[in-house]
Amino acid sequence: MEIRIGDLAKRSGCEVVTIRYYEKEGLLPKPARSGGNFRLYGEAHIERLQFIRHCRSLDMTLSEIRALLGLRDNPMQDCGEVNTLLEAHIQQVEMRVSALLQLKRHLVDLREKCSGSRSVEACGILQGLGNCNCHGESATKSQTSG
Amino acid sequence: MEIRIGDLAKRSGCEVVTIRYYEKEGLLPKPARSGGNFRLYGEAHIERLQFIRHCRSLDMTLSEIRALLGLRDNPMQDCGEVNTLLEAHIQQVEMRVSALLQLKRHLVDLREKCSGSRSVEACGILQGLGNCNCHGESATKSQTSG
DNA sequence: TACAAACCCTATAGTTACTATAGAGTCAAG
DNA sequence: CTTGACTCTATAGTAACTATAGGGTTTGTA
Ligand SMILES: [Zn+2]
Ligand SMILES: [Zn+2]
Ligand SMILES: [Zn+2]
Ligand SMILES: [Zn+2]
Repeated sequence: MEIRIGDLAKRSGCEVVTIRYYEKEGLLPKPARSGGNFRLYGEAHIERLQFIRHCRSLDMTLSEIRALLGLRDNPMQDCGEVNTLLEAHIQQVEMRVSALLQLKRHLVDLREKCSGSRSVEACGILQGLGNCNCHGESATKSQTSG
Repeated sequence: MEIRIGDLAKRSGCEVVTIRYYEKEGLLPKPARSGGNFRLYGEAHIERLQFIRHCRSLDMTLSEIRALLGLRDNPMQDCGEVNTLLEAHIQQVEMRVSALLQLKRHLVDLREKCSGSRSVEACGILQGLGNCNCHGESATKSQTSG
């Protein structure tokens, strides 16, 4: 049961380059190699990669995932840290949602300001973007993910 | 009325390096220089930077902002594009919110799965992260911003 | 006038999680 | 034996900054 990187990619819905990237980042262990130097993966890799992708689909960062994998790798430990990590992640998501909702209210307000005046100079939207002093340092803090 | 970069930073709630970065990116025009080669800013710069920061606080990308500034810079144009741009941005935000809410439901489900079993091996959270095949390619697409 | 603190300058590398590219080797089918 | 699909490594690019190194300028004060 040894598959090549392309098959692993198909099974996990993950690009080939991304798999190599995870290896370089230490999330996936280095696999065996064929005579021609191709990577050869087994069951354990498949499962681990699915775990990683699942976590990514939940918008966890690689470092959060690294931490979870680390816990998973010594199964005798107490699982309290898993809970802590998950809880923290949920809170981040909640904060991000509420920031975005506030931001959306603001955008919708702004949209109302263009009464179809039709010249950029008179456009209430651009004026609104210049005038309003609603914000101290409130840019949404978001992560990159793909 | 010429101020230095540090004062501009204070007025706009924006870091000095970020101002220099905006200049390099062509969002802020190159300012005059003092004898000692310090940047000297005037009213127009202050207003323009506030505009930029306001847009950033609404999570617009620099390229969206560049487009808005471009429109603002020829005031005789029709403002239809401003509306289009804003509308598109609002939709992005909405999509991001609904993706995050779905993701949060998933995370909360997961949280329930740890019945306090206390050993990582038996933890329902980690198992849930391994088993579940809820997702094809559903990672939240988000932007970076600060 | 001398010195230090606070400010400013440029250039370069690092961040996150990838994506894209170049240039080359491997393998199976025809 | 050649074509095509696949794989390899190494490097650069993405977005919007942040951090660092190594210097110059201004300001206050002793
Ligand atoms: Zn308008
Ligand atoms: Zn505002
Ligand atoms: Zn548990
Ligand atoms: Zn799932």
